[in-house]
Amino acid sequence: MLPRSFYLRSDVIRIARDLLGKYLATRVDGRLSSGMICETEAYAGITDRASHAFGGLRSARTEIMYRLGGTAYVYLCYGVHSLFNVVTNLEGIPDAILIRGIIPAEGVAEMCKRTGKTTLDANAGIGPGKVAKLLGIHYSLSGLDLVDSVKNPSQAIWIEDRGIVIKPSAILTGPRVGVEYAGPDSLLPYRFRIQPE
DNA sequence: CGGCCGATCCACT
DNA sequence: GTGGATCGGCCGA
Repeated sequence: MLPRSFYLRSDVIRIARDLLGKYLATRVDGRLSSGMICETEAYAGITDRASHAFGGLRSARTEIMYRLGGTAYVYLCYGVHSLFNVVTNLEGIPDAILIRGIIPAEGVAEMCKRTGKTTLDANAGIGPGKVAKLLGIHYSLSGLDLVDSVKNPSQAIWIEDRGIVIKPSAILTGPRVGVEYAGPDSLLPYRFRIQPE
């Protein structure tokens, strides 16, 4: 399991790149499922117009973003999709990373059940709404701690390092998706993904 | 308290 | 390529 120190670092861009190749895992309803993270987006605290915490906004929802690095921030998008984010940096600094894509690993049968499909195609885990759907992550899980099981009953969500190293040359970088409203910040190269084969 | 809209996905054409 | 689903968060009155 990734240690607290991984998440407490101050460079959210660096952490977003480092998360590529790590394994996001859940145990929901007693069922283990996991996938290798292949796409992420960084959201840089109160100065990033694309961030929910832009301008230092605090609300019942965004309060989670101000917690200690290693906290799960999950919110509802378009009234339909739960999107899973990892909070990073020190307590009080609302940096976060959206997990946009996984390659399914363990629990494929369970993932099929959750999505109502018989098989998973190559794009089954690409898209942030699909990540949460496959892994059984619901926005009610927002605030769980990815490191300290005392704050994460039955350790429902965590991230593992299985020793996979992604070469920098295999990482594609570009602007974030769906943040046109963020003006100049919509152009920031804060999206990272492993080059597909 | 009302209204607008979003870090999306899928079915359908 | 397009539009509908679907609802909580946030803002302005």
